Amino acid sequence: MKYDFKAIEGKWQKAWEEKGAFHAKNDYTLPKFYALVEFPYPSGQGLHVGHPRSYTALDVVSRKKRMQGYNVLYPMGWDAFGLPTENFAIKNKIHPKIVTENNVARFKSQLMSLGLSFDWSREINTTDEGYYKWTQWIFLQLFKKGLAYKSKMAVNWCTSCKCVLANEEVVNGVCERCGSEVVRREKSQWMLKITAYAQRLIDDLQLVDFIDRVKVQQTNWIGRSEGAEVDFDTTAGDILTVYTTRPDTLFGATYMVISPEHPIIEKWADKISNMDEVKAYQVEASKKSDFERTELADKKEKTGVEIKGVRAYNPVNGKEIPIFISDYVLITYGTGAIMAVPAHDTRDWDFAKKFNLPIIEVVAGGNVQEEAFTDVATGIMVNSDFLNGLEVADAKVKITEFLTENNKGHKKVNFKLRDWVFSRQRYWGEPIPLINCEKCGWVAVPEESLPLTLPEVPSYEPGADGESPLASLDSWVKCTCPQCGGPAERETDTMPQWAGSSWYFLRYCDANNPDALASKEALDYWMPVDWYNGGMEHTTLHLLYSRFWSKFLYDEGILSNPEPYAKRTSHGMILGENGEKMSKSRGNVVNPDDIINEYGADTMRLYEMFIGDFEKAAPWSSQGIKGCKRFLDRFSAMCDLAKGNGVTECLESSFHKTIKKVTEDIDNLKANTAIAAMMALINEVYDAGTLTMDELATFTRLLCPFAPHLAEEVWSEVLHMDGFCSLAQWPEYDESKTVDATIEVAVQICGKLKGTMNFAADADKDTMLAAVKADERFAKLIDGKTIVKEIVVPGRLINIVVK
RNA sequence: GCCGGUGUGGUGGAAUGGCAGACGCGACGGACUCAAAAUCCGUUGGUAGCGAUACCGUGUGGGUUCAAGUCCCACCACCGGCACCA
Repeated sequence: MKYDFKAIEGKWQKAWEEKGAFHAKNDYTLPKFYALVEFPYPSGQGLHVGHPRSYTALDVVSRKKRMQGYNVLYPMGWDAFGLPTENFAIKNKIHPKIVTENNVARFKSQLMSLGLSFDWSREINTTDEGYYKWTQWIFLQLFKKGLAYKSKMAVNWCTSCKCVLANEEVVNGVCERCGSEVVRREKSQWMLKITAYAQRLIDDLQLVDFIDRVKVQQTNWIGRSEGAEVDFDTTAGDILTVYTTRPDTLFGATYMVISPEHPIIEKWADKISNMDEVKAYQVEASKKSDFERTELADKKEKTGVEIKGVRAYNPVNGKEIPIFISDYVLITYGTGAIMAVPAHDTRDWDFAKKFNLPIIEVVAGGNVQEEAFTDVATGIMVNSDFLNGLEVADAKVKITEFLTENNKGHKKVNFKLRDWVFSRQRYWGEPIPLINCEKCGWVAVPEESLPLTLPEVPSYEPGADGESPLASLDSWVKCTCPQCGGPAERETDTMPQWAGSSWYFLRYCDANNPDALASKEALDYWMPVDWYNGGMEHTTLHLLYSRFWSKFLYDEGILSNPEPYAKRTSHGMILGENGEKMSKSRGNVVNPDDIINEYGADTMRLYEMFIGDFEKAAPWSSQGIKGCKRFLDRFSAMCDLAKGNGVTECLESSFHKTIKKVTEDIDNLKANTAIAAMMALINEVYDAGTLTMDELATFTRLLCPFAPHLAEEVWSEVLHMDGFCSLAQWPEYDESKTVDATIEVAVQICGKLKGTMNFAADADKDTMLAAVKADERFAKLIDGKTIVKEIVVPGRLINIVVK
């Protein structure tokens, strides 16, 4: 058969679409399989060759599952709110909606041309009113449960763009867009209380099959630590509470440090004798950019000012100790105050050296005048009164009991995870559906009036003071309070891009439902997602946010499972031909359209699956792809060899082995070795010079998930089968026929390979050993020596150890 | 600094503790061709040898084992994440 991929691919893509071949069925009695890939942000650049790696991998899995009889949901959509679209709109004076429509159209036609088996009847777009209605609805449920709150907090402020930046928009302390300095600025922001779910987000990782590095990264990001809060009395009369993971070292606390932003400073203002100095330090700290702070941290150069006029008492021995302010203590973690134990903490040690503060050893084992001794595993307590002689772990327990009994502290768990800053002063996002009333405070927009649609504005640019473009629109801002009917003002901020993607996998279950985010039946049937593949870059943001929202919806009774994804895998990047990351500036970008045009979608798919270990980065090779094209050429040429029915004797076992290998490898995300097995099989067929139509039909079905267009063409035109190959039954193998009748066994003498011998598969140990000893190649190596040990590994090797 | 990961021919990469280098690319030789491309057949880890064969070989150094790319210990290099989180 001639392989005219251009004719074939268009033909079958059209046929699949017309027949709705890949639409998931709404029959909830069937066994289901929900495969999910991260929906793309439809950028102006079009599809990158990296996108199809993930999409094809789960397309292969989905196609195989479909052939195995599962009701498969493999959906696609558009995560279309976001900055680049808005920036393009500002620059070119086009409505972001139009920009989005154009980009989506381009992306969709590119995805279509890859022959991916998406269910396009469930296509979603986060910028559709019918979609973001439910994004807003979920936000309102969070608000009603007290999980959304407005708070003044320090944000990233770009001095040039005059606007607030998200953390991910700050790269190395400068603005990602313009490269200008970013400073901290207090601003009132909507926050989501993800910290309320911190413990469950860690614990429930046990329930899911995520690759290890994802679990580890999430756990580290959430950053649980166990310790104690300790109350220090002060000469000012107030109690100063600290958090520490090392309560055992309390006797070594020789001073305290509080963050420059700590509110108690204001309270003590009239008692502090060097208030000018303290104030000056506070101002300086607030001016420091992230970049400067990190740089100083690297050099471990500590700064600070002693608070004169107020001192603290160590609760275990009543000793009076000084209090400092320093920016190495963060207001956002713990209590914003620490007890400093220079002998056993490197940061405190650096600070103590610089300010000449006493260093008292309380855990033996190091030389604390030379460096901090931080090893908790081996130390024994000293200079610690009733803790002396205890091991660190025991001392922790004992001191915590002591503090609790004496009402001076208690056990405490802390997390590094912060609440989620949820507002953006931007146009192209979901409006936050809240109204501020002087009398009633923040009031939710009534649910029945959702979606709260984005209004038309004269300009998409943020205001001079970093206000959302919506703030300049009086008709938007001025409204009436839904509660009391009095005059009120609308929230003008919009949601971050992460909002729409935090629940999109739920919408696919019932994508066109106007009455709910999805019906309960659909959610109960399809959820959780059986297999979710995506990038490592989303581990601590999207993946964590969407787990949080799912847990909330579970608590609300909307979902029946606390975890949204049963399994999570991650793909490696496709690099440029030179081994570097693909980018315009490096000039190493490969355009998928060009590849499809030159080699066809099937070759493109096959190559992306064959390129290497799926989880690792791999460089593109314009030579390598030719090998995959050659394989498909050889496959279509092989069709001409097929005649008759039944089984070709010399190929039978190879076919069974290949079916087994391909079936197992697809489930284990090892498409590369599955393809290698098929290449090996085709080589064998060519050696044999013949195969039957039945065997060709088997091979065609094996190839179908990888190169579906060619498989359909052979199925229909060579094999004359009815229906789609893509929906045909997946081939099965007979385990007994995957075993060869005779097996080549390695023969070692003293662990060194000396040759091989063939044996019947069921040959017993003694027969094999006798045969080896009778073979003159090995006999001469054994003769005259004592046999120490004989090892026989059935089907693999024989090792005779002699002396 | 802390937490992960990776390291195998010229190259992308295979290898439940059991014949290292499957499969592909490239290279070399041959067939076909007026010629080239394409295709087909063969060879291809290194060193020595005409050869059978021998020795060496999975980042480095040790160890466990009849047997180590794989397990253990120490180190080196690179990649990713976090980073003054008390």
